[in-house]
Amino acid sequence: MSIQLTLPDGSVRSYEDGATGLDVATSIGAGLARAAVAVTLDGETLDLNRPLDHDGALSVVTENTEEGRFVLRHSAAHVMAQAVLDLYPGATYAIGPPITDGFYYDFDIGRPFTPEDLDRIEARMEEIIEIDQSFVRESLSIDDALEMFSDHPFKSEIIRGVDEAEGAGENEVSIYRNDAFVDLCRGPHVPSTGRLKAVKLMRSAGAYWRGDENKPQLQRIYGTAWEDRKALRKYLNRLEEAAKRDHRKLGTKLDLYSFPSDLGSGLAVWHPKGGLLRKEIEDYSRRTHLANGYEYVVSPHVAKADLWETSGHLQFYAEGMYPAMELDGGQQYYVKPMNCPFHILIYKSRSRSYRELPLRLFELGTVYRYERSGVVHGLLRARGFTQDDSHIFTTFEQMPGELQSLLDFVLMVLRDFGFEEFEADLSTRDPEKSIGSDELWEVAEAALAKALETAELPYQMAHGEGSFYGPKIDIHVKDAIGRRWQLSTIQLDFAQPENFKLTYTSSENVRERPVMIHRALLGSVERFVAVLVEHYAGAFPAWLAPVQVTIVPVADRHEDYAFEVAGDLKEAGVRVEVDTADETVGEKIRRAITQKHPAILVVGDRDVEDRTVGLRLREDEGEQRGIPLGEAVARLAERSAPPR
RNA sequence: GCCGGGGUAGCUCAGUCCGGUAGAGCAACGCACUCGUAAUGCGUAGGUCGUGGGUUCAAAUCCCGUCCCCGGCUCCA
Repeated sequence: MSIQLTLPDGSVRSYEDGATGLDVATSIGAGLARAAVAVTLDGETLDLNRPLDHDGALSVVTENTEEGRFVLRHSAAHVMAQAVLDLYPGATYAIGPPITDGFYYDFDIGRPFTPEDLDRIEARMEEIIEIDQSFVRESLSIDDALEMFSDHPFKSEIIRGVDEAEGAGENEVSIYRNDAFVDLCRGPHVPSTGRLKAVKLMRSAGAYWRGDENKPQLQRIYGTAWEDRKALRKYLNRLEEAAKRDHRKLGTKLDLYSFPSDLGSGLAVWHPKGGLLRKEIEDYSRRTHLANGYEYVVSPHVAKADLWETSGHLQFYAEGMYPAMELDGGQQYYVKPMNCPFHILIYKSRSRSYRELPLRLFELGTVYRYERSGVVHGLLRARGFTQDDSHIFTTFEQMPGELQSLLDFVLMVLRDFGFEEFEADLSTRDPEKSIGSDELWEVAEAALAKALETAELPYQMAHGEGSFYGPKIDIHVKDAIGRRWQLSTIQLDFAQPENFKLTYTSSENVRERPVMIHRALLGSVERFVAVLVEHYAGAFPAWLAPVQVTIVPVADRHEDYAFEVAGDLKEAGVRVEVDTADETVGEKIRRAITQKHPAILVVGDRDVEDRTVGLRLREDEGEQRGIPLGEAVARLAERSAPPR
């Protein structure tokens, strides 16, 4: 008997029935066999030593692919659990999956792990890897499995819950054994522990069993595993690079903003340079909205409880709101967590005609949300923030076209700020936490999907992640080092027009209900600044840089000319600083570079005499001398102008 | 909110375990130097050790409360 395997290049090879993935890899090449960690047969991933028992499409999974690293990391998680159970008798273990960039395993040892524990565990793991134990797969009946894991309540729960991702099926479960250690697992694994060449434990943290805060809290250890030491080092460097870009650190270093503890958690103050950056972004936002058919409105920060009652926020969003203020003999007021009810009131301020629609009301609206104390994170997750918020009121018929042009607008804006890659999530109804009929939700979800497909924006479904009033699209950007950030959001809403009984008069002189679209393009100005800081590592494009040009006079006697140059630049609309500190030229250059200023002008004797400047641009290595003043001003003004 | 780790000068950090009235570098300020592309030299000043309470002859250090930050969980623009 033989089996026919189709390889990725289309060739068909014949093998003995029962040949393993390793046999196949070896027959193709020794190098491939060394790099192989698993195979996929008709899409199912299998261990290398698993006998192949049917014809199909086979590909070899190598350790330097994401899929291969998942196998390495899964095996590393087993070795970690093995080490923990060796070192801490009585420990029980829960689940330990591979994740992006690493793996974790959750344990209960009755106390938290200390850094010293992690060192010991890592050392023990090295020993297990050193002796190169084989991973052996077995199948067990449910009863045998329950017997085997009788001391491990979390494992028993997985088996009873038929959690297939963890290897528990309805009739049998699969386990992996290396030496005396056994874990419930679907696999696949590397053939033996010696294949783990670059493993490192990162940190420990508390984590709830099954991610449910009402369930016991376990101790999670995060680790990472790579195909070789070099890949591991590269990953650690990437983490270091990300830490250097941290917007909280750079915010201090570049003097943009701070989070005084006297203010309270999640609240920032903007220093002059950060204020300027913000203003540039806000000005851009207002300009482009006005140029794209939006109307600029303003609303207050607090409103009576009635308004939030009508909008449904008090019913569905109360835990995210600051508590009520009571005044005027019992009247309750709430600080706004969202801008929509205000824009609705503007809509309702008079009767509306179909001729006015779509009506696009835009506001840079500052909202306050009570975020749980453990979740605030710099500007990325604050308790007060300003949304570039708009509510579009359209007829049902206009909605698809409006969504389409809206997506184009979003992408234009994000590209203007230097983002190139986008992905979207389409979030659908959570039946537990939502209002409106099934039919409306279905129509709304379909309209959003259609818009995404037409715009050719890749998207994923996020089932049950919609807002309480409608489904939504969230748009993520990729930054300069490959991280994904959520910025824009587009939310459809059939519920609020109903709640507030919004109408317009149709061409047939009939009262119709409009559809509402909530949308924010930058998301919030705060979050957007944070993402920009991390994307550019503080070196903003010239149009956003708080200081666009630094002028360095070589000696005191050049200061008059330096200020004259600065005057010309200011007149041309350039933000400029003259560094008159009593320091050497080298030191002033260093300061300007450390502060990420996009351009430096140096002026000395020859420049004063010839009316020229020395120019050094951030993106260039050396400097250019003797550039005529007029030419330099024109060039710098052009570089410093916003995209539109 | 939960688990763990923290809060010492404007910034980055040492000192805390084993209580005995605070220390460095950078920044700031002063003086000298007047300099052509990533740190000139010397000097000066700066801290109720997050905050409130307790223990003690004595608290940055030990105990309790509280605020704030960090890493996760959960959640989210």
